Amino acid sequence: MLTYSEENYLKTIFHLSLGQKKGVSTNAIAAKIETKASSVTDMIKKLNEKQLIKYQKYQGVTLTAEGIMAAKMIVRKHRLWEVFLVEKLGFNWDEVHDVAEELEHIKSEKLINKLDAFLEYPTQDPHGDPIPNAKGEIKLVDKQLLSEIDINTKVVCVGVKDSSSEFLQYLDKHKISLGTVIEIVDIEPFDQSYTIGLHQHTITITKKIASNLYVKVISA
Amino acid sequence: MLTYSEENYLKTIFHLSLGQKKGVSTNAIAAKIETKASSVTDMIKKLNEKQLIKYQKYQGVTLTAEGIMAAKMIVRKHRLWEVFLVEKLGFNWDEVHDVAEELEHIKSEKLINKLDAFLEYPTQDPHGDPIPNAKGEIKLVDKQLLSEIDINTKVVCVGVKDSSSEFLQYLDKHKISLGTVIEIVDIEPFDQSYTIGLHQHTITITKKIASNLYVKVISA
DNA sequence: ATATATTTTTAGATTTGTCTAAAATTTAGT
DNA sequence: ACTAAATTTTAGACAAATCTAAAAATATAT
Repeated sequence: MLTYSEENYLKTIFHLSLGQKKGVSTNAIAAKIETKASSVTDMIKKLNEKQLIKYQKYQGVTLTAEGIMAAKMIVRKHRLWEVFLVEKLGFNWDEVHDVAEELEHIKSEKLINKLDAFLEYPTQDPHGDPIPNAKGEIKLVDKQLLSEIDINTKVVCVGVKDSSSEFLQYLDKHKISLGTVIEIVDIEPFDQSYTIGLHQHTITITKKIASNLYVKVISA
Repeated sequence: MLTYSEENYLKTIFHLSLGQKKGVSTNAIAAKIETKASSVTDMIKKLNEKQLIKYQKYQGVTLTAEGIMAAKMIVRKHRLWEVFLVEKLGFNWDEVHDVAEELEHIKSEKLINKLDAFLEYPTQDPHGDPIPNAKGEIKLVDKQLLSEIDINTKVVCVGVKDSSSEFLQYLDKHKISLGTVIEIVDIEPFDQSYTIGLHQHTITITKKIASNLYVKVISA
């Protein structure tokens, strides 16, 4: 049985290892969990003992198969609860993260599988992130960052890279949500700001915004 | 902010104090929480510091107004989650207690009030126990133990005193649930066993069973 | 290549909640 | 009322998870 804290470390290592091939560094984990590197080293030793990660001093960590599955189950729970909060309880997509951080630690396989059925087996959470199924399988969706798309292309918004409430509220303010069709009207060479066409209006967004929006091309 | 453990103590003291006028004893708390009396004393000191209970050495504890409200909010959460598990996720009433014990500690007032609305403001949980509203008000329902009812009376089952899965499964086996009409056909003087009429059949139950079923009289 | 900077680990301390064993207090029996 | 029994508290220890400060290892820069 994993503790609350062990689960958080596994989840964090899982997320960090997606972006890279090498082991995840102590400092990277510490930054994400907002704790000290020395605390991370302590926990790394525990997870290593439990065979959930592979660890060599000073060389970072990687998850074992067992560790990956445990991490996926936590991610599964987190994202299913997010769907529940938005779809059933009427939370906005910028309000669900912190509550889901708590709910993801509830220990009951039956609960999570019944919740999954109740929600009709969603494959994505409210931010467009994939939900692992009960076997840990993740259905990857074809998506690109808006910042990688050429001018005069029509795309649909399918996810966000940054799911902080600040960014999500920015999107709300500009009426951008999952499913919103976006047309890239212009890209300013000087600062790479994007002028994009939405339903009724046209707005200009910074490179930073474009680098945090996942889209799928509809037509060139 | 209360810890998980502090919340469990408050809830336990709340439940134990309902049955009596005097302060709740250390041993009673220890028995319910399944811990040692010395651990209880330690926690009592913390809760006293936080002004959630009134405490005098060797004299047991009583909750302060603030402590009562905190306890009621935990009970509220526990029972609302139980309703959710049964009504929405299809759990049986004997399966929900342990999961609700975890869910009751999720910290979000918004969550619990939205859950309350989603469930359409239930006033009772799956075992017939009252659910405190957002203000902490509890709607007491008129009920008696089946063991207190006279012969030749028709009653309806409205709750259970013991909500252990063993007892609930016994009731399931005999097709007794909330709303079941029960007619007291006979009471054996020797062992106070009850012969009761249900929908189609008649069964005999022990005094112990009758002492754990809450009913409401329909007619004499 | 070597000095410097950064990262990581170790050592030792702290907090929370628990425990055992012993001491203090209260309760109950005669 | 006095003694025995039960309850409650205290004292000291421990495990989990964290921290600070210092030491060790690795990475970087010229």
